[in-house]
Amino acid sequence: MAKKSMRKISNSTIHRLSIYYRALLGLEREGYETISSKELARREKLTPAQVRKDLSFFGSFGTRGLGYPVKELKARIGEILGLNKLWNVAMVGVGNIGSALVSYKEFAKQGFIVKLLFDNDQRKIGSNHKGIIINDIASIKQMLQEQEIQIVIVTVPAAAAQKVCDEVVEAGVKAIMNFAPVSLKVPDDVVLLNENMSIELEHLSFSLTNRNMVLSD
Amino acid sequence: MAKKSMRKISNSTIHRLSIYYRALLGLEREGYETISSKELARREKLTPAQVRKDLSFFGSFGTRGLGYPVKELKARIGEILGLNKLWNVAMVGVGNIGSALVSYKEFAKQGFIVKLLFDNDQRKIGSNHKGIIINDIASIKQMLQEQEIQIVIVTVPAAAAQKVCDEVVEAGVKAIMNFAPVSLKVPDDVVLLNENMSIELEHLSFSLTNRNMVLSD
DNA sequence: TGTATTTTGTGAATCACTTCACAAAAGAAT
DNA sequence: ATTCTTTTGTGAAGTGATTCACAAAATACA
Repeated sequence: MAKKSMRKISNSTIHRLSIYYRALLGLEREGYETISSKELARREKLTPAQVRKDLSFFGSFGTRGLGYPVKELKARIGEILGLNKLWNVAMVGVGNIGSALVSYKEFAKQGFIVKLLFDNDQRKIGSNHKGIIINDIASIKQMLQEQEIQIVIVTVPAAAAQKVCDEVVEAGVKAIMNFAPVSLKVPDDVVLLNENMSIELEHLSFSLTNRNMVLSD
Repeated sequence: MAKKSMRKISNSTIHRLSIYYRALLGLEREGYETISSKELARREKLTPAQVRKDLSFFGSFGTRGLGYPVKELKARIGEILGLNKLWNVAMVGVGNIGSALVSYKEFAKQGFIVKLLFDNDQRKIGSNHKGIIINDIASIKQMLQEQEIQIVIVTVPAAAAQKVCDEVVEAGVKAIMNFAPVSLKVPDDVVLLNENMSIELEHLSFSLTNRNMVLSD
């Protein structure tokens, strides 16, 4: 799978690949056969050079004078992002957010299949939530392994998050998405992604509070 | 409010301010009076130099040889982030995610008050959702203005998002948090924050798919 | 009081990311 | 066929963010 000389790919580039992927889905629907870096950049408010640099990391699929073939490019980016695979996902904590994510249609569309739910609330355990039984968190390690879960989404309260995280890591899971507002410690070989909505809102709050400053020197 | 020579503050710095703020809340609870950049960095997996650089943008509140006073620093960062104010928030789209966010306790704690809900589903309009009446999206412009809403959270389907966004902008709102998986166009003076969970999950998917490559040259 | 230790605050150096700019390749037009 | 136009792919330049490294300031302790 390795490509050419292989420099480090930045997180921003990976993030933009997802953006390109979505744009290409739209372009395909609109009937485009090819798309230039210029037009793709315009639509996503980026620069053409950046689009080309990003794509060039993974080889050269463009045609000079014409642009990129929409279908092929979409397929290739999907492959790079691992969207051609199915991923087994478990969710720990079936509260407001966890519950909402279970029914989030976009996830299933991209190949993220929620296979297991866990909670520690005796009233929830055993009950059926949108077709999935809620399991006792006590059995998490065994079940994650049995069902070959690759990604775990943590939506438990902050105080419980590190303990859950440790158990998940112990079960051998290598990718965790954390919604708890606390910074978790994981070994180097585990990918941890923090999704903290308060932090994002605080960014808005900062921007509104400091609309004047922000620049100059 | 302007501070000293005032260089540009990067988004990463603002993001880390939120992280420091949370860490300081914890430190205060644990009874710390002061904290060094070294220890703060260790806890949040950053470097001491970065902590000091970030904080130095806003003045110097540390004491050499001792560190930063926890209480004061927390208060100061809160002020910088605008957390001492209350923000009026409206939410458009009361589906799975919108509904979950309404009851997300963290928001209220940080001073984000959900004042209005909107939807276009006749079955939902007029009903009471967790103590808040759901309004017809048709009346959005007027109501946003009447209630002096400063922040709008958009959780409608992708296809409807740009239209909603335009109306919100027209109502004079300057901060939008978008959960729809589509890139919205807003004027320069409006802060737009995209919170796209599929993109985040795709990042995990990428990492799992490409654990080997990632570096060297 | 003096010396050793800690830790800040910050220019300078380094590293990372983005944009520029242009040769090369392909298509379109005449 | 030849010329003109478009657009890629990519080194080089430029910009921005992080880390280094050290003087200065404060404490701790003898």
